Amino acid sequence: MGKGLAKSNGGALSRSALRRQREREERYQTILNAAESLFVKEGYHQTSINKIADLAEVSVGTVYFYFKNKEDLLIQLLDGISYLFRSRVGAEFENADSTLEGFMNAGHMFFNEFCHKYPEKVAIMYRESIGQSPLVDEHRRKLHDNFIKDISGALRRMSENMGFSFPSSMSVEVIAVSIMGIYQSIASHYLVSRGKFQNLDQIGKDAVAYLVGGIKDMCGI
Amino acid sequence: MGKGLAKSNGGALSRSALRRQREREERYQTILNAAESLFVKEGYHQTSINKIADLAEVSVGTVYFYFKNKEDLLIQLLDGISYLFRSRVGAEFENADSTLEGFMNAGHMFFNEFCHKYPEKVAIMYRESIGQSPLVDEHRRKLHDNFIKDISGALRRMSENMGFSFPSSMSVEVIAVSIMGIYQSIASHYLVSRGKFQNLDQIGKDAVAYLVGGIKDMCGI
Amino acid sequence: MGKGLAKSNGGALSRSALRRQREREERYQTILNAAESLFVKEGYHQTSINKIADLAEVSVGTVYFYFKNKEDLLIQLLDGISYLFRSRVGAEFENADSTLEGFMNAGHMFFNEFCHKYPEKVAIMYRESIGQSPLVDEHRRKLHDNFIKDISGALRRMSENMGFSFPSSMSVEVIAVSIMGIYQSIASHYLVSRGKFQNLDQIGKDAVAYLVGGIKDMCGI
Amino acid sequence: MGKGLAKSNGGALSRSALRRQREREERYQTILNAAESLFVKEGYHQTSINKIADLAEVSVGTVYFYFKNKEDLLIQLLDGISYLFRSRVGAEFENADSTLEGFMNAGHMFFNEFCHKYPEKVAIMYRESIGQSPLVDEHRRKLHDNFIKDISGALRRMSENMGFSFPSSMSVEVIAVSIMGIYQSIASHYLVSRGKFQNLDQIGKDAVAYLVGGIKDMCGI
DNA sequence: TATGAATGAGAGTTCATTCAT
DNA sequence: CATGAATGAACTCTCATTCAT
Repeated sequence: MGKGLAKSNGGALSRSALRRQREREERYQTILNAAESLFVKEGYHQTSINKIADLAEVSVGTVYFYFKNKEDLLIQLLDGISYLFRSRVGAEFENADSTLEGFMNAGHMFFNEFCHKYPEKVAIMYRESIGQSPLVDEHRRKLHDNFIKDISGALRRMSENMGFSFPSSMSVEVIAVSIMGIYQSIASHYLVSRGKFQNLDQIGKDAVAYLVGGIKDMCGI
Repeated sequence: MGKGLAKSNGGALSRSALRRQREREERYQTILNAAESLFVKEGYHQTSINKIADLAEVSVGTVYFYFKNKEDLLIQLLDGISYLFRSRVGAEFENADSTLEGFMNAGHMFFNEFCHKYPEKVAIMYRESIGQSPLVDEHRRKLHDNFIKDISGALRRMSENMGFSFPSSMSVEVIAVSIMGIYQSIASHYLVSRGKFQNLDQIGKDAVAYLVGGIKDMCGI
Repeated sequence: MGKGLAKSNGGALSRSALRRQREREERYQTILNAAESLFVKEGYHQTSINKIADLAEVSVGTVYFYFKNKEDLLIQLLDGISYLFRSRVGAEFENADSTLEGFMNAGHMFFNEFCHKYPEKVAIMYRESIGQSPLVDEHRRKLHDNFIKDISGALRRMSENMGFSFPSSMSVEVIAVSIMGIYQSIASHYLVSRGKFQNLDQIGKDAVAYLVGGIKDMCGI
Repeated sequence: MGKGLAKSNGGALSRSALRRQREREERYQTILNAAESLFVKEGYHQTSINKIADLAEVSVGTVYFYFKNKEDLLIQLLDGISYLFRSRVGAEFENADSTLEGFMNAGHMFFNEFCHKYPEKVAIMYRESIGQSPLVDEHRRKLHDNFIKDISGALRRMSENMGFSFPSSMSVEVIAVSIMGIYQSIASHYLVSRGKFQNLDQIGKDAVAYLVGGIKDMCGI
């Protein structure tokens, strides 16, 4: 997205200006990628700006040209992940309306696609971005809350269409938070801290079965 | 516990020796308590040994007499929490054998007792101890794995006594990990990052209903 | 003045060349003005070239095209102020020859005109240019020394015309330095550090009365 | 004074505790002296904490153990100078009451004693502490204002005892500010920027004659 | 045992300056 | 001429850890 470099660009750009802009966005991504892999490999606090600059093959000053500070690096990373996560996983809840299928598709999407494709982003989401600073917390919470809204929406639509109601006014949110917790716990337990990729398909299936089971039981299907 | 100061103490102790030992253990706890509240309030990395010493009203040197280093403080804290958590919450799974009641009691114990009584320990468990260092991770995993064993045991005993079997060989563990995730997510969402104590009872009830529902559905009750 | 861009320009210039030269001088002044206001508002060291370029709406490179370096900006500023100060205030000593009137006119000129019109230049002269670098010091000294010569000249002419002599060979210079000090102290105290414009007229009058009084007493008028 | 290290010390101290305290105060002074001479020789901004630590033969950390930050170093210096200046020079105004003698003694004290003995402190007062930061400015202003009060007091007492009044309500303060300016200008011109010690006695005499002359003229003596 | 002054490596960050386009 | 991305040295400041007393 190149958030930090957004330039209102109403008119056309010359060829060289276009090239420079493309290079700028590449640099931005290169640095962000370097930060991502180092944060995951060594931990946020153990990663110095110097190391990031080295890996990205730029100078320290260049890192600070593209990012406000170290915290900003983590936040941009998190925001990018947030966008990706919701457009891949969260979107599944909307596609398959008013049935349990959405929950199964989303789970499949997360465990069998997202975790395989972006294990580092999962690690950022569920480990490196926790408890680092108030501002990071805020952005993390935003990601969290949005995803919870995705799930809650699906649950509400289901209950309306299928004509059943949840035990308490908070049930919907609580279930959504619980499902998010299942995602996190499974991913952290098997992927992040053990790097166990092999059975993730079966594990994902079991987890989805369990989390869907809870819904089924609650709505009396 | 005075773990770090374990002294083989076969014989009897004189009165003054007893007093000194008592004082040592008090000091140990005072320091640990200071560390706990600062870690929670300011974050592990933002808390310096000097601040801990100040709050505990001892010198920096004294902190290093009782604890190997800063990491050790977090580990001792985590181990203490681990012990407390398992003897309060994990134990519930064993008390009410072979029925779903254990899961409900444990949930109640966690949300309505533990979270209320030890919100700081919950914050250490679910926020401050994440992604700080390999050694801390190891101890955290131990706590995690033990609790998962507690849940898994209960699940297995249930399946044996009630004569049903889980879909896959991993199901039991996956469900256990999922339940742990629900605990963490609910506690983090409502308690740690929002400090919302008021509805925690209802929230806990809903969460337990959901997690138990998943089990019921799976074993066909 | 375009000092830094002095071009031997014996012949006539084409119309477009004239326009370009005019634009160059405008740019030069725009940058200098931006530097002046930022130096005064934020302090010399706290002002970066980037900020100056931003305010002047040019690029960093352009600043370096017109000025050798950051120090040069301050020096050009100081030299401009020096010229202005001497042609407005210093000149008054020459206009009203051989009487005390020159001292009064000059004081009036400084406190009631110069300080009101150019408070930022006063701040540069009496605050920002102090103790920044040897080269800046040198230019500052030049301004100082020239103004002292203006005053000394007036004093000497007075003593000759009115037939009295000063106690010691250094008296003239000492008085000149003292008068300069009075200007600086009054301007700094009321204008630079307090922004008190309101009573500056009365204050100026009192200050002039005092500094003229000293001369009167010394030459026995 | 050891301001930064003030410890309430009601009871008696053991011999070793006394020695440690003495050592602490010595260290504090050593660092402050190193800072003073470097600030004067190289300028505040050109002096790095590393250089100060080197000259004081301590580590960087030790500098930060005794002083909050670099700014604090300058402020402590300034406050010490303030105390010294007022107790040596400012006090003279009180000793010789209600005559012009106080002004002469104070001038003599400043030019012939203070400047000779503490040329570095003069440089800090009149050069290095100008325009460095709002906080430093504030402390500088305090020194300034207090000294102006010393002079104003003497002027007021004189006018009361000798039965004359000043032209305007601001005259007293304006004269005081002017005298401060004469001190500063003379000291800066001859001492700080030229290091000219030789004729300082005569220069001081002339300056005092001039500043006293202004008072005499104003009060009609 | 307890103290707290001392250490110094290492962190994040800034910014004057350059130079290819 | 103008641009602005890139540089990297240098800076201030922190803090876990040690050790003489």
